[in-house]
Amino acid sequence: MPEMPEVETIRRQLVDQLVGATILEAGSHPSAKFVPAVEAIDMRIERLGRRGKFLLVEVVPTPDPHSDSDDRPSASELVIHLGMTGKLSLDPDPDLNDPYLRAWWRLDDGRILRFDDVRRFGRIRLVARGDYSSIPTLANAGPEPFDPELTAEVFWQRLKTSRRKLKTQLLSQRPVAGVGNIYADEALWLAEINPKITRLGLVRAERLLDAIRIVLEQGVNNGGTTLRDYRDAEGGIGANQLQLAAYGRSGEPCLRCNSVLRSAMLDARTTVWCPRCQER
DNA sequence: GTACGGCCCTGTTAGC
DNA sequence: TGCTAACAGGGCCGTA
Repeated sequence: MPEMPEVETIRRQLVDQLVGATILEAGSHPSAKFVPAVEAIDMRIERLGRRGKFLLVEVVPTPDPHSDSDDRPSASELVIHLGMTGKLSLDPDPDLNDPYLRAWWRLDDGRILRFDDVRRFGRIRLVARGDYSSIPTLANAGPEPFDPELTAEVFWQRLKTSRRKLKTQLLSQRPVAGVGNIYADEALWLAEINPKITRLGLVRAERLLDAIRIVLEQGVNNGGTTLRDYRDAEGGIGANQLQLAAYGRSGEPCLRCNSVLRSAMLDARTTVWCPRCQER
């Protein structure tokens, strides 16, 4: 389940290989989630960015040799969300009949950028650069976690706009972008804050923001968290699953106080916390 | 604005 | 051994 550290790992692995390449051909699974992949044919990749869990592939149409117009073509963005089981990789000779291949783009050097996604929770859109109005989560996403303008005060103010449960807010991407179920549980555990509270003061907000940055940075440094499906762009697995203190450890002792970790469904997501050091 | 349920998806695992 | 049900969950939508 790729969250910010996993998507960033993939972005870093692909950026130098993709920027400057032109997409000559593309194909997709018939689902509307993936069909927009083919809209990027005859476009050159200018940038590979990321917002939260979304990969942003900035593309521009290749110049028409028969046109004498000097107008600079407008840029678009191929917005890719990996969902639960999405994988992006470069393959020199893929089997296009692979049952889990959902989209592919043939580049001008012959290689193919492939998007595999067993459970089809991923999605692809082509939008005008910066226009995310058709992607609500992206349009409403909060600042990047390491954006220096995201101060504790800003984070606190963003949390104060809602009275939903704290973890629900984190998963909404609105207070800060890129946090999913795993890193939310880890950050709340590290900050010693109960996931179900509906309001918190500036001091605890600051502690939570610090914890989010620590667990995300650790995730990036470890190349992501591989529980089952996640693979990076080179097919490798992450190492962060060895560092988890809360996620997936329900029933096991808290690494801080030795109490038995609890779990419950919150927003249809499994949530694990320590009933003692994350007391409400 | 919020809570909640349901949908999309399929491999894995537990239980019988 | 083989079958069935439960489970995993990000984003989005409809309803109350």
